[in-house]
Amino acid sequence: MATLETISSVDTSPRHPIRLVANRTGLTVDLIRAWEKRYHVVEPARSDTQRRLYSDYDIERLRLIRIAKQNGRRLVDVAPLTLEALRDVVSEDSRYEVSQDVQAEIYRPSWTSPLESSESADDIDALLFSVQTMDQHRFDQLLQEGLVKQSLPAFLQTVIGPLLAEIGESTRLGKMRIAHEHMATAHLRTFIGALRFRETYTGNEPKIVITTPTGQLHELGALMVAALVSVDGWLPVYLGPNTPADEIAACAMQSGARAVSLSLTYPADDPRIPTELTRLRSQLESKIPVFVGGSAASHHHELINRLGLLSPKSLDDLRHSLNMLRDNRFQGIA
Amino acid sequence: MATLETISSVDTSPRHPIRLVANRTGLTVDLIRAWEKRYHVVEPARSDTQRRLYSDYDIERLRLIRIAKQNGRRLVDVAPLTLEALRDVVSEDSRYEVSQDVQAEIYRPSWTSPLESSESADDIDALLFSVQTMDQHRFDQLLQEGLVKQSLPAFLQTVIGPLLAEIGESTRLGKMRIAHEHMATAHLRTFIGALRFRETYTGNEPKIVITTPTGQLHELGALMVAALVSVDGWLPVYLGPNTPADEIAACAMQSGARAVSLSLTYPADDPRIPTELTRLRSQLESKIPVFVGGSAASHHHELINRLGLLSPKSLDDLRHSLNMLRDNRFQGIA
DNA sequence: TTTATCTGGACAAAACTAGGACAAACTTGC
DNA sequence: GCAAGTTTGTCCTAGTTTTGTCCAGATAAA
Repeated sequence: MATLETISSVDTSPRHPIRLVANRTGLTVDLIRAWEKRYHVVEPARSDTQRRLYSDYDIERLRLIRIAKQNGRRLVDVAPLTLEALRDVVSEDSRYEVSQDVQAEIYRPSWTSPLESSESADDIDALLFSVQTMDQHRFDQLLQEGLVKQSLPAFLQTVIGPLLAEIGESTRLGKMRIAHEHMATAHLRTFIGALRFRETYTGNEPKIVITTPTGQLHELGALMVAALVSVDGWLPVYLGPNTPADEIAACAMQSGARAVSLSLTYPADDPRIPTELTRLRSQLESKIPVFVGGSAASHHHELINRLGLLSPKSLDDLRHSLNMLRDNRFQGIA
Repeated sequence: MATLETISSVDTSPRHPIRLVANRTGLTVDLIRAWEKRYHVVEPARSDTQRRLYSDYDIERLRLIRIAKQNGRRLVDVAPLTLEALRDVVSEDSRYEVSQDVQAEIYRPSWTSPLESSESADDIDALLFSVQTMDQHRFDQLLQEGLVKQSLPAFLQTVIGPLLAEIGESTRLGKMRIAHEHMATAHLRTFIGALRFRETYTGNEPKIVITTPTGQLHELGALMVAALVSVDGWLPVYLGPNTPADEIAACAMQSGARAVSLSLTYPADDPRIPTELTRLRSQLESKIPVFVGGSAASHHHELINRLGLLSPKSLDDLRHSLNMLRDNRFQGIA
């Protein structure tokens, strides 16, 4: 059975009082009630004394509806939409949006990411097949569909990550041509790049510089990190691949970033990596943590420890550390 | 003839309120109504309370009419045209848009109010400023706004091209940091990549393989070509940068492409270029033309001639040749 | 007690509609 | 080259719909 939970991946258990919902969405308490009264925008559960109790799902819907309204949508039109439909609408609008003054807000996206499904394997197979037949249109279509089925973090971890690994492996073994790998990589670059949830931009987000060091030409890992952290209320300062240490440090200073994240994939044993990492650490204020991830990070385990860099074990681990840092509860231990 | 297929590729079901249409097209609400009142430019459906409800089809028409107006067309003339006719008109005009700044007095009487060259220059300055202040949000916003003002081909040639050149130059002279260049490049990669989603797909388009050869790591030129040709009804098979000649050839065969386009920028004198171009030409059926463009193409003028490759002088030149090829009127001379 | 939330309704601001006025820019005729 | 006519963007008024805010009295929570 396709329950709401499995589809939406946003918690539907009711817990939050209306005040908290107002704070997180930037709406007023009155307005939330008015919307409910007039259009049944959300129908929260009630406590045994009639207090409204909202779920994360409700909050996410309200957040999106607020954005849709800013984009010129009418409440009548968006009120009955499901969370997924709303995401589509908002994402479509933001692609065309010219400019709209976004005022300062004080909410945080609060979705959590469960993950499940053995059907991810099917999805990956289908994607691989479309790559091998060079069916770009199908490839893009499958990516879009996959994203609707789960939350972005879950999608990146259960589909995109494994897909990249599989394509890399297939190419290495000669089962797939380099041309196929190139096509898939180029499309994924476009797809993940377009994921940035710009609509949540308030100007108050803590910033994080994301890139790969000199010699590392593969940017998809870094780009995934950028898409991921923007979900948690960070503003990625994304520099693409192959950035010298001096430049990373300078950029972090100028932008006032609170953290730096590097992605290492290939070549794993590039001799420039130790030099670059050392330079970066020495030029950066010590209170700014440097996260080093990617498949090649483990090759530099000792160096990373010696320099006091952080090496999260998974994307979830990274998100967790960043959430702590954002809320000033960061201990510096990974 | 405007067949059902071509029309139906844009959704005609009415759902967008006028405010959203104004946001997307860059027109004012008043103006949209005035156009309707005077020339029935669009006749949107109405809600049961008389609110206008526009379809995607309507929006696309308004967007095109706005561009046509900017190119000097009169509203009276373009108002009754179908979507297809409008596309033709705009596509036709965009060929002259670029040069008309210089020759405005000669070719066009004073009744044109095209984009002044100074306006494009202002746009570029604003973009450069946002890069130097590392204001990513502003950068994206300016790109979006710029695209609404003119057609895609004109935008690529009057804004994106010069912007890239300016950024490259500034970085070389030390006026701008490498980090700034990286940020701008990464965002442009995302922006241009996302442009292709706007196009419609029928499955009948002729294909063209687009990439850069081994050693050429800069993909923006190639990506611009991909965005550009999709406007003219080609389906780009985009492989990203740095693709070996063997792979390009294999890809062209498997996908059944009718043409190949390469972009050369930096390094201009890479010794691998002659080898790669020669290999590519020899492995490819001779009826498949290979276009070589980009700022470094001129360094290999002699080689290109010797191998029988084509070197269009501008993006317009390339478009023209491809249109000929698509319509089977191609002579093989450039 | 004090503060927060509930319901139902009132009220006002904002957005939209129709019709028309007007000035600036452009075109045409002389 | 000037005057008369057209085209076109913007603005105004007045009436309607949609939307945001506020209030009063009651109940619950801290």
